Amino acid sequence: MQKEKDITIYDIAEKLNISIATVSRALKDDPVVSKKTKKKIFDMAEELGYRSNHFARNLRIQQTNTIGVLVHELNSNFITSVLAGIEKVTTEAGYDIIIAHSNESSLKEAANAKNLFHKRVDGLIASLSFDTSNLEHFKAFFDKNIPVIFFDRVEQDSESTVVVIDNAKAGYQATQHLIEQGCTRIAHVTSSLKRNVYSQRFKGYKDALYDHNIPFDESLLIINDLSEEAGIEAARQILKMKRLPDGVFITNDFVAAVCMRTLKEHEVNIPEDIAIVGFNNDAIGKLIEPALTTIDYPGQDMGEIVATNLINHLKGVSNLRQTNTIIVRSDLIVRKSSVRK
Amino acid sequence: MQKEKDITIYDIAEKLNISIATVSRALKDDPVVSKKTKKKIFDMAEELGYRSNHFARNLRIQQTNTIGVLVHELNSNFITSVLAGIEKVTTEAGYDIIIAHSNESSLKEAANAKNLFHKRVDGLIASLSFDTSNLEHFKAFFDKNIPVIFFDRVEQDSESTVVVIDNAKAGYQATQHLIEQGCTRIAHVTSSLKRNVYSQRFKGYKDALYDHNIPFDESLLIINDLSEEAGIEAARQILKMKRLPDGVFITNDFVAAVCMRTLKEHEVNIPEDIAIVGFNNDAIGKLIEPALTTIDYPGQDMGEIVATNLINHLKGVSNLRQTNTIIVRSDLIVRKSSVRK
DNA sequence: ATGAAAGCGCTAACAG
DNA sequence: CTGTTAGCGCTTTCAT
Repeated sequence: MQKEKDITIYDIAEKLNISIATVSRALKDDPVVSKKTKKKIFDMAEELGYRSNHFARNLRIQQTNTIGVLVHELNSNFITSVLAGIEKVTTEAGYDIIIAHSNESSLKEAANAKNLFHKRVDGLIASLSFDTSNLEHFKAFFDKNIPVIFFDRVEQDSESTVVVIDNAKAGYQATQHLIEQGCTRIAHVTSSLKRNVYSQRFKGYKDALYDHNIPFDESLLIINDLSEEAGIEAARQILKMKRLPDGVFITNDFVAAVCMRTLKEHEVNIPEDIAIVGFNNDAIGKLIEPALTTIDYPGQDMGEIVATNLINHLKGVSNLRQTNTIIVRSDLIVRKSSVRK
Repeated sequence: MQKEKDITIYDIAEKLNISIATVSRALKDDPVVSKKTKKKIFDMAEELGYRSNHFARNLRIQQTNTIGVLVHELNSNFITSVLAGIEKVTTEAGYDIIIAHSNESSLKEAANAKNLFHKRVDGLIASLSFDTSNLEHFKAFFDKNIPVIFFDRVEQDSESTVVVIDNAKAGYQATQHLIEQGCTRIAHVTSSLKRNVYSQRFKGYKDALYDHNIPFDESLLIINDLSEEAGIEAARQILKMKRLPDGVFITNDFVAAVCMRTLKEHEVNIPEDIAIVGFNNDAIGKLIEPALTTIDYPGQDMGEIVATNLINHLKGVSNLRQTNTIIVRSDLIVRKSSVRK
């Protein structure tokens, strides 16, 4: 267990008989140091296996060049694309990122936020967990003026900058598409309406119905979480309805896939009996049968936009307080699960 | 952008007219400090909004209480379960973790390793990326005696401790199962045989064939990466064979799902014409049709085992150099894609 | 172009 | 039970 002693700039300075100040300068390529001594120093650092001490450095300069990323889950296409976008931008800008995931628990989210706060990230990017209902646990960041940007899963009426898609519009499109396919009795399977994404999609659903003179029927609204069980349960509830719906708009591809499977097990033909539209454009949608119509979310773009905005703010190029909401485009992707004409 | 000045133990000490040493002790709940002063200190810390400075602390005590986790991807059931297992154990033991993913690029893996090294993690847990062919980029860890444990994707002949399933056995089981279903011409779709998991599964495949007197036919071996394109291409190659195989063992569920879809599009009946076995037990396997027979990997257990071993080593309870290879159980899960009897 | 020295916030002897 | 003090390794002002 005993580790070898670490090499410091003192060791390099001593070996070369120069001051630590010069070594420090040379190591960050300060033009004030002569080419010759710089080379000597680099060579010696290499030879000795020197690694700079982040802690000493951060302690001294009081910033970490690190951005925290707080997400509610890890295993979805969408989130990994967002992460890829964030990484692309942060890497180019010379920032490190620390990824923490809350596994859809607001408790864990709070713990992670605290942890990232203590790790002194320069800024935070977050997508709220399923059951987070307030921003209390980000207060420390706000108080210390550490910038926080939320994406996708956000708190609607907060003061913070948020990057989202137009969920209401997407919900409207999805529903309208079903109506255009001849559906008149459209169920809606979704999650907690306290969470912006779901409430907005629900709004879009209702608006589309209204605009096409279809009365909203509360008994067609099914709310649950995003588990496999939820998909099965949704199918059961649909099957129990006195009159079967002829279309279902489900706000999550995985739940849609599970629900579809269960419906099919009960001899329901898709899309003939029931047309289905999902949400997210997960890989799964192209593999199940029939392939799932869904809403595509540009994860990578969203990640890049979020990161770019945060970094610009950090660098003082722009100010986040000016831009409050950034809306990213989203598209309906039509596949077989909903096409009846 | 200007942040408020941070509160330090000096501020607390000054306000309370006591020494910083006492404050420091109280803050880590040292029993030597009287209850009364402790309370005063906690209250004042709270009031002032004190947060301890990790950097100063780490700089001083020369360890971070942080474990680095380096994985090749994020969006698979398997990896997220492993992560859950690791988190469970590390949280209980009071360690932080930093997750970095290499996105199947050995270049990125090397960069991440370097970064974690500079962040001075106390130990490292890693699963190698697809094209990593040596452990050169972990040398810094080995040299400094920082423990590294590999899981799943490992380098076979390294000196390091590894936690794996018995891939050869699993490959044998999968193949044997196909043989038992009456298959006699079994194709094998897999990835780079340089990577332990694939070479071992391939070995199991060949051994099973041999034991059942089926000669190994090189033309039935298809090697590619793990992309969607790879699945489609595999199906194309299969369809082009002069004599169609009657069974396929594919070492990845996603690729298997894509391959199956393509085969079905070409009027191949599964499992009647071709029986299929995948690997990993991803969620997708239960949603496609027919449901996919696969090998289940206990991700969570694996994560817990890896983390427990690393932490025990770190605490000096055990020594990693003694345990070289830990094998975790895996099981064949039979579903419709392979059942012909 | 280089060096001396102060100090970032914290912990841990050591001394009382 | 509490205080004094010496660093941990680095950056940066101020001299030279």
